[in-house]
Amino acid sequence: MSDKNDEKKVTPRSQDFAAWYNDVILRAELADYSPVRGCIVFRPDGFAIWEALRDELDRRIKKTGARNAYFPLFIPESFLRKEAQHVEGFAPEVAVVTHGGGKELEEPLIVRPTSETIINYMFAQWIHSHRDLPLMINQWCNVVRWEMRTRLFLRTAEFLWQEGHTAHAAREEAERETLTMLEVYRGFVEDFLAIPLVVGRKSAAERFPGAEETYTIEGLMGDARALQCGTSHFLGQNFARAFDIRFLDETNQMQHPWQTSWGVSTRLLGALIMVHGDDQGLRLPPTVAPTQVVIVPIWRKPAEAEAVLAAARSARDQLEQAAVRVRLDEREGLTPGFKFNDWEMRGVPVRIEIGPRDVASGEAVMARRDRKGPEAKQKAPLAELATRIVALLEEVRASLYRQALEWKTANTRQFDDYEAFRRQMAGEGGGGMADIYWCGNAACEARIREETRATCRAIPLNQSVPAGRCLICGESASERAIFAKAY
RNA sequence: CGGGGCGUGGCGCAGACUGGUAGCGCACACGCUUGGGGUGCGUGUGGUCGCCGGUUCAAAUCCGGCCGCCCCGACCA
Repeated sequence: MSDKNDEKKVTPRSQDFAAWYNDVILRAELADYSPVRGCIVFRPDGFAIWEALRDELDRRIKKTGARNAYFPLFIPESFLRKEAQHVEGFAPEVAVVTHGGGKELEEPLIVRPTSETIINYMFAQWIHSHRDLPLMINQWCNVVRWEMRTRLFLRTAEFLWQEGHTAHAAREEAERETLTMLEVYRGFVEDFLAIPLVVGRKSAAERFPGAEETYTIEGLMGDARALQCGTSHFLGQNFARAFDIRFLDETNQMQHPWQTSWGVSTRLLGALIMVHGDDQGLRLPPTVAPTQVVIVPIWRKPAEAEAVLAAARSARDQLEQAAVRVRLDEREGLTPGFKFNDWEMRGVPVRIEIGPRDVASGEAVMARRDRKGPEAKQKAPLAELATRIVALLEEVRASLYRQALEWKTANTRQFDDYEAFRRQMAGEGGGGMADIYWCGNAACEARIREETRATCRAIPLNQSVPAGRCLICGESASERAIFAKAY
C-alpha cells in the first residue's frame, strides 16, 4: 500500500538530497540525460525556465549599455595559449577538433570553454581610438568544458550561458563596470529568482584564470552547501597585452584598454531547484514558472461538468487577458488529488480549484505552492480572480525569497574557534556558511580545504569589521570571509 | 586514473547459487468505475536477458574476453 504510493513520489529531499535533486529534474521533465556522457537535454519545461530567466537578464544587461553579438564556437588552439594563466586554467578541460572535411586540420580547433580569446582577437581589430571605447559586448551561447564528474544543470560538459566582455579606456572605469555587473547579477538573482546571496570577492585561489580580481554571488542550497551563481571579473590589461589590443588616448598616447568579463549559466536552474524545492518536488518563483497558474476542474456527475468547465474556461480566459501563464487541466480519468500532486511536483506556484460548490457560490479556491496545509488555500470571487491571482503570484515570489533567506541566515554562523568550525563542516552534506576571520594567506586557506573540505566562497564587500585574528594561524586579519562546502 | 557496485520490456527489480516455457510492480493502451489531496477493477501491448566467444541436447543462469553505466576520491560556471 505505502510501497505503491512511494513509487509515485519523488525521493523526499530530507532523506537523500542528491537523489531528490535528480528525481525532481527527471520527474518534472525539466531535463534528461543524453547519449553523450555529461551532456544534458533540456526538455520544454526546463528550457522555458531558462528562456524566462534569459529574457529578463538580457533586458537588464542591455540597460547597462552592452550589446549582443555572436562569436564562433571554434577557436584556433594557439589562441588559448596566449594568456599564461588562462591556458593553465582551461587546457585540461577543452575539447579539441582535429579533423574536418575528412582531413586532419593544420591547426587543431578548440571548442570554446569561454570566449575571452576569440573576442579579444576581434577587439584588437575594432579598437584603435579612445573613441571606440568603452566597447561592451554580450554573447548568449553554449560552451564546452570536459568535466570529470557531471551533474544535471550544475556541471555539464556543455552548458548554456551568457558572457559579457568589455574594454575601457581607464582602469577605474573597468573596475566600476565589474562591480556594476556584479550588482546587476545580485539584483536579478535575488529579485527575479528569489535566491538570497552573499556578494563578494574571490580569493586568489578561486580566481578566474587570467583575471586580476574575480567577484562572485554565492547562494546557499537546501542541503547547506554553497553554489557559485555568477561571476564578474576585472581582467586588468592581461588579455589586452596578450592580444595586442591598443588605442590612442586623448593625449595621443598608445594604451592598452582595461577589461572585464562576466557570466551566468544554466547552473542557475540547479540553484532554483535546490534553493526552493521541497519534499513534494519543485517550487518555482512565478517569474520563471512556465505555468504560473493551473486550473483543476472538479465534478462528480456529468451534469456538473458542464457548469464547472464553463467556469474554469472563463477563469482561464480572464487570467490570460491579465498576461498570466495559465493552464486548464482538462485531462480525463485522473482524480483531482492526482492532479494536485502532479502540478505541485512540477512547481506550479498557484493552483485554482473550481468545483460545483464554487460555481454555486461564484468563487474559486486558490492554493499557493509556497505553503502547506489549509493555510495554503483561500477563496476568491470568480469576478475578481485575475487581480487576486496577480497579487498572489507576487506574494508567492516574495515568500519564497523570505523562506530562502531564513534558511541562509539560520545556516550562516560566525566562528572564532577552529575546532567548532571543523565540527560544523564534518560529515556528509553541507555545513552552511562559516563567517570567519581570515588573514588572506593561501596556506591557511589550503589547510581549511584539506581539513574540512570547505573552500573560500567569498570575501564580502564593504566590510566594516574591527580587526581580528585569523581563525587558522592567529595572525592579524582585517577581513572576514565566507567559507563553505560547495558544489 | 585508483577504490566500490551494476547491466533482464520505457523505469525499478526478481530469476543466476542448483542450466530446462522470462516473471513482478510502475508506466503505457482500451473499457467500466471513481472524482474537493496520489480511485478501484478488468483486458491488453511491449523483452535478440550489455556485446562476442566457449561448455552443453539445452545458457539470463556455468566459463573466458570485451563494452558501457553509476557511486566514492584528484579538476570545475
